[in-house]
Amino acid sequence: MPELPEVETIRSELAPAVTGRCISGVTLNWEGMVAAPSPQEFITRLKGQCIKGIGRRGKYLLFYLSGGGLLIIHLKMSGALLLGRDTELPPGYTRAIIHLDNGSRISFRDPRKFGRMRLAAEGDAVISALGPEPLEEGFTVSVLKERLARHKGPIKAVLIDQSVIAGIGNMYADEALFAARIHPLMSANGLSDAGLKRLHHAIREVLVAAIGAKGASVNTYIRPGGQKGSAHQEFKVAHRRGEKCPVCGTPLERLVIRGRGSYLCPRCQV
DNA sequence: CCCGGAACCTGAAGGC
DNA sequence: TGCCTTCAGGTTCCGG
Repeated sequence: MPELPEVETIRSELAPAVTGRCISGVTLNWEGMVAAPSPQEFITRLKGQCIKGIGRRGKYLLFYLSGGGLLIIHLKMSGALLLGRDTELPPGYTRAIIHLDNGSRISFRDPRKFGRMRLAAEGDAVISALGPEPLEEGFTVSVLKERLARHKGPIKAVLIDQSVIAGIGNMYADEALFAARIHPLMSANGLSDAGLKRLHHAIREVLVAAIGAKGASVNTYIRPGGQKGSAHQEFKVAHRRGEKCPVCGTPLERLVIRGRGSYLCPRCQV
């Protein structure tokens, strides 16, 4: 499940291989991967454009194109972008291929077909609607407090709302709440100042550690070179069904909050 | 306007 | 053993 650390890892590993390269063609094995414009126009407009660089906003990858526009890619749950040569057999479940002028290619592999590509202009509305980047300097404790103050729902649900903070998904929300010793059902606007401070620190700590470990390969996530990340090995609660709390030994609990599995220690998190 | 749930998909895991 | 059901989750859409 690519969240901020996984998408950032993909961005940093893909960028050196494709920056400055030009797109010689696009293959669509499943047209549903293109959200806009029409599949045919998508191919026509991309062909011949060069990649000036790759950015990231939340869980979105932003390819800056020489024509001034953006290629926006979201990997959703099972997507991966793999680097290869045009002479090789593309990996299984490859839904789209971006061919580059040096004979290499980016294969968009996505077993579940949730991922999407889209051409957009700078200042795109979807990207603009995202909340602040949690790892940027401007994301202070008071910004977190102000963002959460508008929501009275469970903190777990609010943390994964991309319009509140960008980039946090199910796994890292569970990890951050555990590190901050906050129960996921606690009302978002009911946190104490001490709790807000712990949560702010925990969000950054958890995300930075996961980027350092090149992301978490709990499912289908793999890096552009095909390697896995190791962040999941450091998870304290996420996806650890039936295990014990690493701090107090209490069996971990799993709740369903807003339809999402949520792991917690019922003793440490109050 | 805000909140919550369904839909989109398919592989994996669980149940009988 | 094997088939059928359920689960997993990011985002968008829709109904209350």
